[in-house]
Amino acid sequence: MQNALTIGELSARSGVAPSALRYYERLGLIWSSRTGGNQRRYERAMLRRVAFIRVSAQVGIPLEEIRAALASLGDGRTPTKADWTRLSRAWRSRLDERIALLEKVRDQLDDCIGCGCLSLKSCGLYNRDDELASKGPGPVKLLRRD
Amino acid sequence: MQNALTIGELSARSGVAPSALRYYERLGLIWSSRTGGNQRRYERAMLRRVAFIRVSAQVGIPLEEIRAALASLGDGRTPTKADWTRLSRAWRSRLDERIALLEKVRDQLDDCIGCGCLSLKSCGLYNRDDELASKGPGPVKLLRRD
DNA sequence: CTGCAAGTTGAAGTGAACTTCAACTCAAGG
DNA sequence: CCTTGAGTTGAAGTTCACTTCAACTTGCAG
Repeated sequence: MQNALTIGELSARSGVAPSALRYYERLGLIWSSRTGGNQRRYERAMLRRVAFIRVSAQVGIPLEEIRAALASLGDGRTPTKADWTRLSRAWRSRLDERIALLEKVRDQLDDCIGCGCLSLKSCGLYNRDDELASKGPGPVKLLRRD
Repeated sequence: MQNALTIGELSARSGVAPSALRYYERLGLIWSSRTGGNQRRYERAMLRRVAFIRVSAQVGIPLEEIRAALASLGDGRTPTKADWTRLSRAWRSRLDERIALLEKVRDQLDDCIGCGCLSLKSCGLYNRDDELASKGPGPVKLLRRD
């Protein structure tokens, strides 16, 4: 068991395509050292970092924001436990928000099932529109953080 | 209070840009009748449909899938209460899955905060990779339905 | 009737997140 | 050594979900 992973190994273990890993590297989300023959070698810790990136991206956070968050962990070095804890907590509140949003949508949908949604005023999903309209133009802001 | 909305009115009340509404119409997600002068007029019921589309899209469901789901509601006509109930239930389980996923990620992140995540074996987020790797190659499947 | 905001079209542009391609070079087993 | 699968690059292509543009036409308030 060595501790340097090739891009293929990192890809296999993270489930992220090699092309995507190179892309992440170009964007500065991950990094590698190089062999004499110019091939990438990743520290095993990069696996954790890639997992974090994927999970965050799937939650809808843009790569640039993820990059910024990770960059706040001391530049280039493997994060310390304290760094990781801090970042995890921040991300957790992000997840909590997202979960709360989905639960709200779900509950509104439940109301809709009840009300039939064709008649009316009392439907949350229906009335939500006017609420949103009153908050100004542009795409619906459900996902936005200010 | 008439019951036909111009594209501008539908836009204002749904919070979706007119260009996006035309785009949805091209994709067959919504439809309109036309005035003598070829301007779109939307039934008020379209407001509910647009709300449904937006909420679904924000939950990460691609427009084409939303279109397909809506198409299952009897073609072109305003859905009956039964149609709507059926669709809502299906969508609800979709939301439930998504919520469950996020909760799982959150809990794993909590474990990570605890374990420091640098030491290793015991971290859910970390070990998840190998789990994924064992399920074959390709991008992480967290969001996929088979 | 006129003025002008609001609407129309098809085509092209945008940005995010990747993937694909061509044309190589590297590394490791037999 | 040699073959072959894995890796390298920059540039271009792809998909999704829209937006922008240019060149018009409509509809309604005054």
